[in-house]
Amino acid sequence: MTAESVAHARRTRSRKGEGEKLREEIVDAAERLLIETNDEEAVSIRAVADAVGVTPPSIYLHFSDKNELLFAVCERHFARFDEVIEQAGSGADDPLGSLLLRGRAYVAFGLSHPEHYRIMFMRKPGETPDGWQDELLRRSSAFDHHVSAVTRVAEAGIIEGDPTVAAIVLWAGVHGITSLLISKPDFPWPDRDALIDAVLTAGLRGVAVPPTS
Amino acid sequence: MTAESVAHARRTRSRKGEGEKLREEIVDAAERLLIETNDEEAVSIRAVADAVGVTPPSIYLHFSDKNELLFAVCERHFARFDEVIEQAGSGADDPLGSLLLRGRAYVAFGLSHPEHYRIMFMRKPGETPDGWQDELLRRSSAFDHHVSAVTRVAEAGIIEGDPTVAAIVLWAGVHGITSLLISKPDFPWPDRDALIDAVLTAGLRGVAVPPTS
DNA sequence: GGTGTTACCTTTCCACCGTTAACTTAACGT
DNA sequence: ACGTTAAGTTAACGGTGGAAAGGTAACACC
Repeated sequence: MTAESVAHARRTRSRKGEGEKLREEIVDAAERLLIETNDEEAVSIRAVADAVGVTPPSIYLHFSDKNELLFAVCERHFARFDEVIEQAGSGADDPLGSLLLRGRAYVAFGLSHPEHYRIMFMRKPGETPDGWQDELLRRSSAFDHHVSAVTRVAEAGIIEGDPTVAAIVLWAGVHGITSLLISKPDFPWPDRDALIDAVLTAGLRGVAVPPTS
Repeated sequence: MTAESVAHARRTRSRKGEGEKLREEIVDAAERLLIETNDEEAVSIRAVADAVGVTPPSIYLHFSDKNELLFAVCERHFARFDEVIEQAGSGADDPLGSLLLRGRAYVAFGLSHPEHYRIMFMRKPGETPDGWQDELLRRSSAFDHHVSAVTRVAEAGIIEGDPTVAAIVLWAGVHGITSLLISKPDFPWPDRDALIDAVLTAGLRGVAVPPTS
């Protein structure tokens, strides 16, 4: 009799076979909430339920717990993450330049969706639902795409050693700077873009073939 | 009348001037809990209070909120972090070798105290108490020590560009691999030690002076 | 067109959390 | 002995994720 009536219209019940509709609406609402608030904590079961116009327990008809919901949101995001990077990488003809562009896109995308990035890459393993642990990285083929991009550089004879290891080394660098900038925004960083580029070029030079000496 | 009686003896009240005693006991208990459970969530105000033998609100006589308590715990840890790295760095005569040892020590320390590392470096900025944001990095002089170590290498003519930027680039690498290994322990990583070394050597080579070309 | 079945959703509840306000109790100076 | 004050407690608020059990609307069928 108070605010509830004013708030969100109570959703009309789905038809018999269309139970999955609610699932999508839930993910949509959760994604919206996550983007708007940029705060994982604000995406509570109750808040999502309210945004959808449904009661909290209904969410558990489609997700076994809160983490599954959050990762369902991030699954979409991860697919876009992959797309964005792939597309950025196509902006250069040479494999090395492509890899550089990919790195820049990675950091930029992470920084522009920090809360998503945090959930995807900075979470406790225990809070990751079963099967999502590395599945998130494999299901979307983002990691494979990255290894491929590095392998293309290796095939040009520019990289020494195992391309997979080189790929992870580069990943560590971009993830490192991305997560640090997200977690410590008030740290007295030098110029952001220059710093990111320094990380990228250092990474590439680090895995490249050593000088003839 | 159930488990409470069995549990922890109710602490004897402190003398008049010794209110600070409780503060230490609280930090001790919180630290113990954090280490034993390796789960930040398990370090609840109530759990800490119970471990100390005191009621939850008493904690607020010494810490304005939960985060301040957690960061008080990590302040100690951070000091040890710095010590361990400094000591590791003294194990080599040449600046470059010293830096490598420092990096190895960083990753090893982070991996052996993952929950501390998470709180110190992987948290939301909003969850960091006022004045701790970069204060944690500055109060302990860990960051300065790192920059100094890099500067020593730079003075040997091995590093090009701003030593501070180079230091951050190296930090990004070690932090990247540390946090990834913490967050995604089930990912099919290649051999851990080899990977860590690959990151370290790549980082060093990345910030080193380029070949004469 | 009533009737049973089943998918969809709600009501109600629990145990826990961080935090605050108001109160008690023990130690001290006088 | 007494007032003051530091050091705690009791009780409560509003929030959380989650489980158990019940209601209700949509459909298939006779």
